[in-house]
Amino acid sequence: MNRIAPTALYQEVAERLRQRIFAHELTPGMWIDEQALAEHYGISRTPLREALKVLASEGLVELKPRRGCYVTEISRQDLDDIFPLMAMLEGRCAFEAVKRARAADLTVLRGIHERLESAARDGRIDAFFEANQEFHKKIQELSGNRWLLSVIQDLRKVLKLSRLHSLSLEGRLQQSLDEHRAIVAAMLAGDAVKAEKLMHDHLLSGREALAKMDGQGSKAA
Amino acid sequence: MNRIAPTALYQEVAERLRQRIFAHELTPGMWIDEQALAEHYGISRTPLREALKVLASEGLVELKPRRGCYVTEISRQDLDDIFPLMAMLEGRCAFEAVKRARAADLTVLRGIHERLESAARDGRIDAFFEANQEFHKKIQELSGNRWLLSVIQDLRKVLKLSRLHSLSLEGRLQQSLDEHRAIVAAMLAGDAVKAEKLMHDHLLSGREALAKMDGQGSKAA
DNA sequence: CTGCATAATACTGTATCCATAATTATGGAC
DNA sequence: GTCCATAATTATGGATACAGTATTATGCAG
Repeated sequence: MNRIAPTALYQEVAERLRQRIFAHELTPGMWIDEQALAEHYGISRTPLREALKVLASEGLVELKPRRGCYVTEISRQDLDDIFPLMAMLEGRCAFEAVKRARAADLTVLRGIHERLESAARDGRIDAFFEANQEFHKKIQELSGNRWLLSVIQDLRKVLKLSRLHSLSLEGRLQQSLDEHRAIVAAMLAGDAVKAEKLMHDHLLSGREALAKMDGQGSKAA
Repeated sequence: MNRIAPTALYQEVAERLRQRIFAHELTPGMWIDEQALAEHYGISRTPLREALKVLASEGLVELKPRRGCYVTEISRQDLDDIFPLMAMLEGRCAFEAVKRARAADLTVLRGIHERLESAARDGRIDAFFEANQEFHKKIQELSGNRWLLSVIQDLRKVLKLSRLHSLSLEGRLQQSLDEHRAIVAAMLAGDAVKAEKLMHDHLLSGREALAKMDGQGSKAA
């Protein structure tokens, strides 16, 4: 385990657990066996427990006193609450991004969008996913508001708890692409208000797609 | 130390540290001496360290690997970033609150506002502070969006790091009261859009008062 | 056979201990 | 007298040990 960065062990563990939670390897509601995990990673329970405290703060797990740690279950109500919130926040990002973006920034953004286009053309889902993430992230960064970014990313982590969330994009790849095109166009045109609204609706559109899948989905989450 | 709730030690410690940070007993930039604190509370370093992990996730302290724990310093830029964000979020709360509030809710809200009025009349700053907090909290709860509430409260914790923040209200007690009156009026009238805007501006107004004080303030925070 | 009481087990929460890295103190050279 | 190198000290990060509480298992009564 070659340590490049002097990052603490509990942080590495937290990151690994996050990935396992996002990958639904640790499913919502599942109990987390501290000593089994510690043994598995070859570490003691101390840094593992510290990592769990962090994940609990992020809302990914729930710590029940004297009862252990459980992966958070997210309800349909939670999704209904979070998506409009995200729509508002990411909309604001788009608005601010337009206001602050310089030519070079827009070029970079267009480049990311191009990768999205090509991934869609070739039907490369994974690449599409990644470019999509990067696109949104870039706009958040362009907003220049560190706290806005932080809030959004915290909420996104919670959304990732939902299995449906990751599946929803597949079903509406083309629609998502169209929406992205419109957003890019508005941003290039320097129309902040329009970019905000388009981004806002883009998020809500994702929420709707998810609601449709919910019919045949197993549970609320 | 009579334990009513079966809350873990690290949580109690975290709460105590929070209060000490908000009271500026632990000032921004200050190094936190783990073993001195542990000794002071009569506990071991283990739960204390877990508490610090939680506070770090909340942004109240910064954990520098191998260098210890420091109380977060908040910059003027941070305030500039957070206030508009809070304005947007609390504005949305007010909007949703109007949409969802029932008669009984509005009565409670009016009761809280009355306490604000009387506290202002008698010049009881502390009571004013408390009623003010409660007023905002109540509206957030009325929004019915658990995540919106959570995000706002997280950000408010960070704002509390700033000494100016708590002082700013004193200087504009009357103005703040007027703004509250207008908000209550809009809510009672069922005008969600107006309530949203008034709440939004109320927050920004707080930010401006703070900016004015910044001139004679010691540092950015 | 079912339901409850009690005992055994297992896990959480806290304390203690140790290793390693960072900081400070000390001494020598220029 | 100042600056750098090295040693001593101190603090952090992690592992291990222990106490107390839930949970499960077992046995007995009905």
